[in-house]
Amino acid sequence: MEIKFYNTLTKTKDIFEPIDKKTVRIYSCGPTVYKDATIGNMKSYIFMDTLRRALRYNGYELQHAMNITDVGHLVSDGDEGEDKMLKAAREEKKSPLEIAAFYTERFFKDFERLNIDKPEIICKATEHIDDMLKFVEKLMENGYAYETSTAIYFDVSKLDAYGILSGIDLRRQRAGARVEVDEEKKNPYDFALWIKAPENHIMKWESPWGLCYPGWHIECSAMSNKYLGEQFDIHTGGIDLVPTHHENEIAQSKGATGKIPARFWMHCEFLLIDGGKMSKSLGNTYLVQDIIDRGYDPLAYKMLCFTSHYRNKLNFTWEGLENAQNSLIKLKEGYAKHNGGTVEVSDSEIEEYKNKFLEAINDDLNMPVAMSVVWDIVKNPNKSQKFANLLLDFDKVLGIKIDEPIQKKTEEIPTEILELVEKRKTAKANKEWNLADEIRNEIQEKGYSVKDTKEGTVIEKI
RNA sequence: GGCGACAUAGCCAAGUGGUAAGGCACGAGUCUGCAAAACUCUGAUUCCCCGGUUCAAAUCCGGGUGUCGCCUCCA
Repeated sequence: MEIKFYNTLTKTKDIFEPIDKKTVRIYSCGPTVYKDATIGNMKSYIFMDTLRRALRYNGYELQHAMNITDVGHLVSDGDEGEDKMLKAAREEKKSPLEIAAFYTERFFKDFERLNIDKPEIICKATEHIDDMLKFVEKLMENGYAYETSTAIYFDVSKLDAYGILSGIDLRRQRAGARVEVDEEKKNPYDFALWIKAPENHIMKWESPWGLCYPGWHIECSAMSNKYLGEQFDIHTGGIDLVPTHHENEIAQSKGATGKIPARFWMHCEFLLIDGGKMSKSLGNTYLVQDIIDRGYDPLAYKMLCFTSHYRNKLNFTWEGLENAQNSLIKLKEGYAKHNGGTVEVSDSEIEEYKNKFLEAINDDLNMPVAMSVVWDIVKNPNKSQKFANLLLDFDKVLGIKIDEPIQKKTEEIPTEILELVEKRKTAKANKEWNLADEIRNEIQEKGYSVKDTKEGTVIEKI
């Protein structure tokens, strides 16, 4: 079936076909590992994961690289300011490598909790310094770079079209409106490829221009080129990367190879919190851990993401997460009801559902529509093993562990409570309803809910 | 100052010219000693406002209003 993805480069939904018929080559901009990733960051990786899964569901193999930025990403604007890694290292009194290792591990732990598949290739910037240096030298040779007293800069005026992705027009931008003008730069939009390290800089490497460290953008160009070739299929990232980072990546690759590195550029929109930006000052930079601490399954967050399209902003509220968690529980219960079902369902009906689902995901990953197909099956009154199998098949794309119970924080029920439950059970058996209700109230006052289900009494912490 | 996105029921939201998907919550009923659970049913004559184009607009155009974002580190 035809696959269509929205391409930031063309601003339209284009038919997707990989360069290599069998394998899709993808590059994703990964994290700068100087602090914990937020649920906002994770929205973008959930999108990346869904993209991977959808392509595999369509029968493609993947060659997917994601970088770990552990050097070169500066705190401040305009190629100045401190390296984020160094700042964090100083603040936490650790070495940059320790910081990187610590936050990288935590980053991938969140991947596990959200059931996000790791890309095949994980590449760290610090382990590819040579590749970056070669890339810079190549740009120098090709005449796209020049040296100043502080750095090697990319000369954007050498390109015929800088700003192709974000649609900015350099002539209409006011230089120095925000960033102080560096008198040595030839053009305001020139950006640093390779930065001369100050005396006391910790991370620096030998090069023809002395001890230096790489600029932020060069790592992605060098590593994608190394692992995926001069041109690959899809480049992904957050929407914020469009105007600078990805624009500069394109510039670098065009300068080095003459090609735009990826044919498709796919960007995930931001997550809003209560209708506004996630920011430290508002205290709403939530982590996956915060979701867990409030008693939710991380996969409920994934469900929440599936209610909207990846190219639209999603408004996160705790009420919304509560809703998503409820729907996740119902979805899993719905699967369980089909599992072991004996009603005969025709193969054509299964085929029809599958086609609808495939149509949705192949239409630029339209998960809200895909989910409506899932619900249609879940709510089908004919309980059939075939439906259960189909849902499990869809879960290859969803990755919500539809066949497993939700991951709630399980806590030991205190013996005091268990004794009360037993007492209530006896009272019920003797039809002493008032006593039974009193005991239930007592249990609830102590913070536990009592539910009599078909399978017996269920006690949960409220 | 420049650029852009969005505005659909209580909440999360699909839908880009053909007469409002889906989920959650709420409400009603069945069931149960009661409650919960489960099952069933139910919700926008209408898509921020005002004009326009059209046989037909939530969808296109113009003008408002509002919210958010980017241009500076950000996924």
